[in-house]
Formats: sequence, structure tokens, C-alpha cells
Amino acid sequence: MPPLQFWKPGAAAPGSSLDRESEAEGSLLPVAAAKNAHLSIDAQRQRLPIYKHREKLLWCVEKYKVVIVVGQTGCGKSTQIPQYLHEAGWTSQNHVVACTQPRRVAATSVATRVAEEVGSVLGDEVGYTIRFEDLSSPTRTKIKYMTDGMLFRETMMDPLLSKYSVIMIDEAHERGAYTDLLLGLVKKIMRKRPELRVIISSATIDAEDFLEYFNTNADGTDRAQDDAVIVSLEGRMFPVEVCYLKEPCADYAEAAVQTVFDIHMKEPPGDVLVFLTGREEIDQVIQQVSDRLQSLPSAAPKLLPLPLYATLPPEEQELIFDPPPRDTRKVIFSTNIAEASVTIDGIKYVVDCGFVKLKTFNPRTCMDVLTITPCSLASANQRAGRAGRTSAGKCFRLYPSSILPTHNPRSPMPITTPPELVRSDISLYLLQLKALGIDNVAKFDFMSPPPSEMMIRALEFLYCLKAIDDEGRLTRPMGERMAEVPLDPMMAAILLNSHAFRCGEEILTIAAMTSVQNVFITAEGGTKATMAELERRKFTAEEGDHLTLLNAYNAFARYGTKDKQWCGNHRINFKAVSRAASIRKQLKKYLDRFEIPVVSCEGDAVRLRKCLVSGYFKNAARMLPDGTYRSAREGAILHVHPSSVMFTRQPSTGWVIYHEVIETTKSFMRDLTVVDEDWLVELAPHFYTFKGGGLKKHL
DNA sequence: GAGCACTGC
Repeated sequence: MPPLQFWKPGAAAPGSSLDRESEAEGSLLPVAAAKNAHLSIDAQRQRLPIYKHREKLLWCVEKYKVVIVVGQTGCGKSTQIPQYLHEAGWTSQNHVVACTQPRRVAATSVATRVAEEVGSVLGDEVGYTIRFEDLSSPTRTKIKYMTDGMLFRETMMDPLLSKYSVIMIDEAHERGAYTDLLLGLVKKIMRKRPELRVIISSATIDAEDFLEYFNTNADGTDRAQDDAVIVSLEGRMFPVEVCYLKEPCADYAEAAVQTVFDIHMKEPPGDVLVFLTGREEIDQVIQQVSDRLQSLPSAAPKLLPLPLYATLPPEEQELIFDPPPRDTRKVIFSTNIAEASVTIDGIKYVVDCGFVKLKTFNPRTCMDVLTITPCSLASANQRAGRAGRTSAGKCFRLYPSSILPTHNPRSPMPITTPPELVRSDISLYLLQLKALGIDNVAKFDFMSPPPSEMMIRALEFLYCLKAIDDEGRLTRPMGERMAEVPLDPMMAAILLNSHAFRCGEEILTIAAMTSVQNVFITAEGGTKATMAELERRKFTAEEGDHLTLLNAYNAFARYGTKDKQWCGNHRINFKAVSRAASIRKQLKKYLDRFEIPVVSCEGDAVRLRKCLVSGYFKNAARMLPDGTYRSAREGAILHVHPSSVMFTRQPSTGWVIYHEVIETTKSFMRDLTVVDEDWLVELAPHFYTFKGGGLKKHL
């Protein structure tokens, strides 16, 4: 295959804002950590590029209610801005500065760093709050890092978030569901608390969107009336040269392999990060790379290909951080996990296929669709930036520059990724908003309002679960409690119904186990996969996946809580099930507080399965003679997901309920339990009746 | 007979 032709933009590259940003920072050289080692913490802090903007930032926070801060990763905004505010007195009179993060690791690691810089014991002056871990003091903590979901939850206790003087929403451009909910809430709170200050940290690309959303000076003729402002910070990134393919390629996986070998043969030493879309694709590409390595002369420079994706066992994930053997180039083939969640130092080259796997809820079919779609320009810029963390780098985009949305108004590439709230089932979020007293959710000031069809679907769901009444008001105590427990509405209903079926012990376990992913370890392909499957059979329940999860948890509780070896032998993911144990404990506390007695069903699986039907009833399907299923709700053809124990079985009653459907190549049901047709009518008469000998869904 | 990107309470 001839080498692929890349186009190298000149100094004045058209298009991508990334190119412009890199140019602007071309003269800015970061200070090596080693060189700084002798400096005091204060001196180190003053050397950060952001320090030059300290006074301006503080002035803006005084003058404007909302400050939108734009700066690349590594410029120190998450660690420094809360400290500047603390030093400037924003934490006096028992006030707290909050800084939210979209991920748990970010909240804990940034808090740890800042505690060191401030000279505080973690949990004292500087603390963090994430689920299951509260290292903060209600009286002494002045700077509090937390996940956005946690701050959202705090609004249930304190609707005005009155203890906070400044709330900084970090990584807002990622537009996670709780980030968007917080944006709306904070905007609402500001009307009642004019003294509250909000800082939004975002990427350059959407800063204007945030400004427009927050600025109440709508006509904009007199800028002096603005109450929101954008502040640009210099980053500490190195320049990244971006190259494009001259022509579109037919197969990006093939192009990725070719590009990796071109880099390997022609470019100076440095590790490579390749962005692809999924596990299967990554395993295949690595196989191709390994095959081609065989044909290379033995004297050729060495190359070490490594996979990276979320379901990779932890010990294999660790390998990407190890330095490669001498004279070997490390090449990491990764999913989107390396875009923001996992940071690898020493990457000099990025290869970007330009695609991402994205989950989108279809309200018409009530299914999640998982599709490979062009990534946004914002994503592409973030990916490219991964090449410039420790030295100047180079990014190879496996598409022509002509498809960029900045060049082509009809580009398939969006400028930003659609926010999570507009492509999810929002019933949980609407329920939580109602719990905050926002009854008319359609009037809530979403930065990007979810499509009305999604709203209607979600409200219908909540009504048939009895969480809201026919006027859309939260029911008491059912709806109120459902909003409070950290579960999706269906499972919340099941848990709260469990006392009626006398099976709380078991439902607690099932709710916890369905809340974590990848309970069972499945190795890729061949005999290993069969082995994992065989091990799982030990826990297999004929009644389906929920009872299988229950069996696995009970075995773990008896033998595996402290025994990683036992878990490995039984192909159980130790971390996942340990987390399920924490979740179970937390859920139990909620039931205790609601004074819902928790008893065991003593092996009576019928009670247990009926209880599951009391929440899952709308997700019912009947098996057809050809082995596929037809959904009771929409009459859609469904398939059993290969990870289900029902993949190799047939339901004795002909009926199943399921947790969710994901559409990939087909529509797959996940987490199934065998049920009786009669139970559907018995437990959800408002949803189903018998007509002419068959089950009919009410319209 | 065939497979899930990633977060969060």
C-alpha cells in the first residue's frame, strides 16, 4: 500500500481553532517540573501561566455574576481559581467555594493537589465529596471539590445552595446531564441570590453559547450592562501540528494501521495514541498491526501496540502507563476513554479516525441506539491536544480538511457533541427536577431543551410508575422517595415496592448489581470466552439474569469479599461487585429512613419476579416461534443480547421483562427475567388488559 | 446464534 498523503497546513492554517490556539501559545514555554523542584509552592504557583490573570479574574468575579473561563487543560484553572477566590475573601463568613467536576477521579485528584498547595489536610480546609466518600468538613472546609451529580443532589437539601459564595462548574463543555441541570438551577438561583457568583470553565468553541445563555443583557447594545463575561487564559500546552488526508478514506481502520507504520518509519521517536470507536475494532486493528510487524526486517525499529478501553481488565489497562522497552515505540489504540477520562503522558503523535460511538435515545421506539458517528470538531480538537502535553506534537486526522464544519456548512461533522440531556431518556432527571419543586419542567430554562417528544415520553413513564399524578405533580410518598433514591425510576419503584412482595433483601442486591457494569469478566474470542461462560453457569438461574446476578452476589458475599483470587477464578469483576456492595449498603439506608421493612423472600422466586414486574412492566416481550421476541409496548422485534443467560435458553412461560434495549446491529434486550403473562395484567392493570385471549396494551 | 463509547447519584 502506498503511504497515505497528508496535507500539512502552513503557519496560517485554515479552519480549526486548534491551529490558531497553538500559534498563540507558540512562544509560551512551560516550565519543566524538575527545574521547579527547588522552588517553594508559592513560587511554583506564581510561575503558572494563569497567575498573570489572577487580578483580572478576581476583578471579573466582583463585577460580573457569571465568568466564563476559557483555557486549555493544564493551564491550572481547576486548581488555582478556587484558591484565588479563597485568598481574596470569598470564603469568609462561613462561605464555601465549590468546584464541580464531571468525574470522580478528577474531583479527588484535584482536591488532593490543592490541599497540598494550601497546606491543608485533605478534608479540612480543602475537601471533596463524591458518592460514598465525603472528605469535607461542614464547618472547616472552604474549598470543596465535588462531582456535579453531588452538587445537584445537595440542591434537594438546600435549594438555594446558600453556603456557597462561588460555584465553579468545570469542564462544562462536556455537557453531561448533571452539568446541564446545574447550569439551569444555578441560573434560577442567581435570580434569588444576586450575590452568588458562577464560574463556567469551557472550551473555546462553546464559550459564546454559555455567554448567550447567562447574559441577561439580551440586546447587547450597551456592553456595560452585561452581567456575564468571557476570560481567556493562556494554556501550558505545546503546539500541535495538525495534518489531514488529501482524500477521504474508505476504511479508517486500514488508514489507521497505515498511518501508524508511516509514523513509525518516518517520524522521530515518541509514543502514538490512536483514537478508534470500539473494543472489537481495536482488537482487530491490533491484530493487523501485529501481523504486519512480522513481515518487518528484524533490524527495524520496534513497536509495541496496546489496547485501551473501559471493559479491559484493570491489569491490562495499567500496561499503557509503563514505559516501553528500550528503542520501542509505544502505540496505544484507544476508544474515547483517552479523550478526557484517561490521560497518558509522553504522547507525541495522535491519529484520529474522526468517529465516535454515541448512545442516543429514540423516544419513538423507547430504545437506546448505539451508533458510530462523526465526532465533533470540539472532540477532534481535544483529541489533537493529547499530543501536546509534554512536548510539541503532531496529529494525523484520517479525513480531509474540507469536511470540517468551519469549511463546509453541510459538513457531517458537528461543531460540538449534542449534550447528554437531549439524547437520553430524561425521566429520572424530570423526576428529580419535580422533587426540587419545579413542577412545570417544560418551562425549566434548559441551555439546550430536550425535544418535546422526549419530555412527553418521560412524563408518561413517570405517570405509569405512579411517581406523578394526572396533573403532573409528584406523588407522596412514592414519587418523592423515587426521586431521592439513587436509582433509575423503574428500579426505584421496584425497590420501594419490595416490602409488598416481602423480598427487600434480594431486591436490594439486584438493584445494586444492575447499577454496576461488567459484573462478569468476558475475555475476547475463542476458548477463553467459553471458559468465562462456563464459570458463570455456576451462578446461572433458569429464571434469568436478575436472579443470576443475585446468585453471583451471594456467592461473592460468602467467599469473595476479601478474596480477589476467588473472584478471578469465578470470572467475577472484583471492583464492580465491591462497588455493588457499597451501593447495596447505601440503598439499605434509604429503606431504613423510609421505615420500609427489609425481609428475605426465603427462596420464593415468584415473589421476587413479581416485584420486578411491578417496575419493569412496560418492558415486556413475548417469544415468537422463530426464537426472536416481540415487545408488548410497541410490537417491535427484539433479540436477546448474547451476554444474557437467556441467550441460550427459552422462557418456560414465553414471556420476559427486560431492563433496557440497545440497538446496534439489531435491537438487543439486556438483563432479562422470565415472567408470567398473568402477572403483567395483575400488577399493571392500568397498562395492560386481556382482550380476546391475548395481552393488550392500553393506548 | 453473536457482542457496550463514556460518565454520575
